Amino acid sequence: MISKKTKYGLKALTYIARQDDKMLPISSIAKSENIPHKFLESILLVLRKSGFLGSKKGKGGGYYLLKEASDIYMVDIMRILEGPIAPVACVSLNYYEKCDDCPDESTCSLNKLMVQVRDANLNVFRNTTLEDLK
Amino acid sequence: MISKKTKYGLKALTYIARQDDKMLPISSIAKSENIPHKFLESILLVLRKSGFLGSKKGKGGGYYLLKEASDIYMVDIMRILEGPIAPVACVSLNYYEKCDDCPDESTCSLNKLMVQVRDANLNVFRNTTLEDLK
DNA sequence: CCTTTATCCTAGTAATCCTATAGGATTAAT
DNA sequence: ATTAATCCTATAGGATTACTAGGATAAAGG
Repeated sequence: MISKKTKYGLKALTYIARQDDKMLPISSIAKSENIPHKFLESILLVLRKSGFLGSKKGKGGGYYLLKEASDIYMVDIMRILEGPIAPVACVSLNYYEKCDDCPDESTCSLNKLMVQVRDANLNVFRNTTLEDLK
Repeated sequence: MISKKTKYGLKALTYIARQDDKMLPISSIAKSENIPHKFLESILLVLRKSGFLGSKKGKGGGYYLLKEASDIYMVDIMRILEGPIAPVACVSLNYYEKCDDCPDESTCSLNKLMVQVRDANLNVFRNTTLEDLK
């Protein structure tokens, strides 16, 4: 199950993508998408710092997409908002970590299944862009 | 990412499936798979109550599979140990819940993607049995 | 210049979930 | 009896999640 942070982030990005190139303040996104204002603020901050959004301060300011929606891949958004795509860290491509209970990955009974799950999810997220959510 | 409970549960089931029809006490599973004894105990209790395992008390007792490994599907185990397969409750087949922020599922921008993710995972879990992990 | 309307940023907090353990009751074999 | 198991409820403590507070900073417009 994904976190609300991820869900809100995706909804916000989609909302921004739908209003073509208009600058959108947090308040209007929050209102339209039923997201708590301050929580959304913290999420958009993350998305800006990771290069998905640009922003402008002050009156008339807000957030906007830095790239075409069709160039923004779900896999990249998910990794920023949710973290690893993989179901266990020991098969993660971007967030690899060794299991402390498992002496040998190559003989681990779960390894193959976990890789399959990872790849099934990767397949979806790599083949979907923000454009597809519009 | 799956919980340790799920991971330990899967490892334990696989371990049990590998020793053909022998009765296995918690202690030997815990030792072989590096799982904390008491934690494993609580997990096996769940797996017994949900019909995957049988048990026998007292000296010489332990746990054993109630069905052939090839008749135990990942999808069923995952639902018991981890909960919903779906990434959001509003597209869950077995744990459905309405989103409080979303006024209408049929027009929700995330719905299609979430269904795709759910189905990708279901596809893996429905086509894998405990036998495949042996 | 001042007011208004924004984002920026660091902290902090309350609630929930996860991981794991305690400890006694029950059951069965020897 | 003794020993070795599961059974079962409760709960501690830590991590994570879902927010919120509050002020700093910036820009537009009268």
